[in-house]
Amino acid sequence: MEVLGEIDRSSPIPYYYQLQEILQTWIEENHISPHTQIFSEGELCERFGVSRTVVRQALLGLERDGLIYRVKGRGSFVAPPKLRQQITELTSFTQDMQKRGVRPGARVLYQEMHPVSETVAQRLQIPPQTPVFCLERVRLVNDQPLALQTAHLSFDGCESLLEEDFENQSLYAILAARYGITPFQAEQEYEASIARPRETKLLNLQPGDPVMHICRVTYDTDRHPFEVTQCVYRGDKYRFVALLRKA
Amino acid sequence: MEVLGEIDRSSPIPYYYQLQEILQTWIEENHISPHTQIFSEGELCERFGVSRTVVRQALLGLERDGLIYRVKGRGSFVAPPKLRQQITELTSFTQDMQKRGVRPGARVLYQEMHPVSETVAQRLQIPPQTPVFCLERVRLVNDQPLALQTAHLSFDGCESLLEEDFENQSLYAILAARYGITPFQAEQEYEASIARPRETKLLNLQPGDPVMHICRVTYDTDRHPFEVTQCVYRGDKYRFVALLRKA
DNA sequence: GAGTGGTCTAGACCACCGC
DNA sequence: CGGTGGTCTAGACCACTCG
Repeated sequence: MEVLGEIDRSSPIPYYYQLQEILQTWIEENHISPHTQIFSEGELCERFGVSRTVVRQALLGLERDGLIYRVKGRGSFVAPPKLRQQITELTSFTQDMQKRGVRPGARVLYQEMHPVSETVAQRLQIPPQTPVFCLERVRLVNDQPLALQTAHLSFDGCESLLEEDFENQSLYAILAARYGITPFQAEQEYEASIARPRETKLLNLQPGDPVMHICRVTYDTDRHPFEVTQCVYRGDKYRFVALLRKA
Repeated sequence: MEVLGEIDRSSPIPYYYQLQEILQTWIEENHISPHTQIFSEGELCERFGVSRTVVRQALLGLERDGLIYRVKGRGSFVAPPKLRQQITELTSFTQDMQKRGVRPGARVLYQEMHPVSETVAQRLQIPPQTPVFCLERVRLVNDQPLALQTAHLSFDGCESLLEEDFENQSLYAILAARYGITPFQAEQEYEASIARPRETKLLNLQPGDPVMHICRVTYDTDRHPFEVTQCVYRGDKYRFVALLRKA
């Protein structure tokens, strides 16, 4: 229970991050019970031969991830597992579904450049009518339709996305590999609604069935928006989980 | 533009927090343009006569709140305003509505102790059939019904909630003032659905109208769940906004 | 090369908690 | 009272970006 490994002083990975991972695997592999007190900052300094700054940075990371919580004057404690999972994290449809343990897929309906609408242009912070890359797909899980997804992308050289295959590849994976674009954060709006005729057909729904509308604006690491996505999910098969924290 | 105020060395408020607020009001009051570079860490150390630890802690706070972003080797920059607002923050219905600029209200339908159901008991981590305080309200904005809200509360002495007036007072305000209970974080699940007969009546809806179902489990500062709330919002009048971040 | 933020050290004092 | 986490100092070296 006490053997935890060591910090590799020759590694390019920062000490605090190595320590964070050591503690995370220690908590998870030993199934330490919720509300159990873990090592104090002082103990960790001594045990790993690092300064308190490093230890505190590691513990802050674990706290941010919901793995531990800290109480002034008492100590640090293992958080209940419910609070660990499902942190509101920026993911692609593909990653989201893989995390839920199902097999994602896609059927492309439309893949063209076209002039951007007023509302989307505003969200992308570009002039109206600018040509943007537009991709409409039916998203599948285990070969059943789950959502209708329309993405609008705007960045230098986005025309070359016309050549890509989006039935078998993740959009975000292509953006990262070929264009060096990494999504950093996103705003997402959720609204309950009723399926429109076209959606009932594409998603195998009945008229009047509920759907969840989701509109996302995605920003890169320089905080410039590069993507606006509009999604319609089947209401009976999709549930969104958020973790809210006190300010 | 350069006058920013000073850190009060005799105040009990930490330096880093004073500095964070000084910088925040400076950015907001001067309407500094997005992507403008702000002072470097070194400049701030000198200007305010504090160590770099304090400056970095203040800047980390501003970054967490979405007010600035930092790029290694380049500097710290003002973030675009869109990303500042609407951080996914744990709020009560009352606070939520006040932030949206409307007047919240409530009409109490049911306010009793009753044995807890199986599913709610599990979320509250208590034995089934335990008596819990149960409060059902129609929530109003500007005197129009917006949501049907059912709260289940479980903690020592929760029976005395029977005496409280929940038409004119916020539940969370009462919990904080009388019981020293502060919500710390919450899990929330969102699902699109169709109004049931009882809901159409209470919320002035037509059969078949869309609604948003929300189930919340709220945890206190010791990470123990004390409240489960089930909500049904009118789909046409409610939209949920989330901010997602890269892991 | 000069300036930036990222990491790290080795100390210090404090408020808070439980005993 | 001793132990805990919260705050703070005054340094240091590094990798990165830009001119």
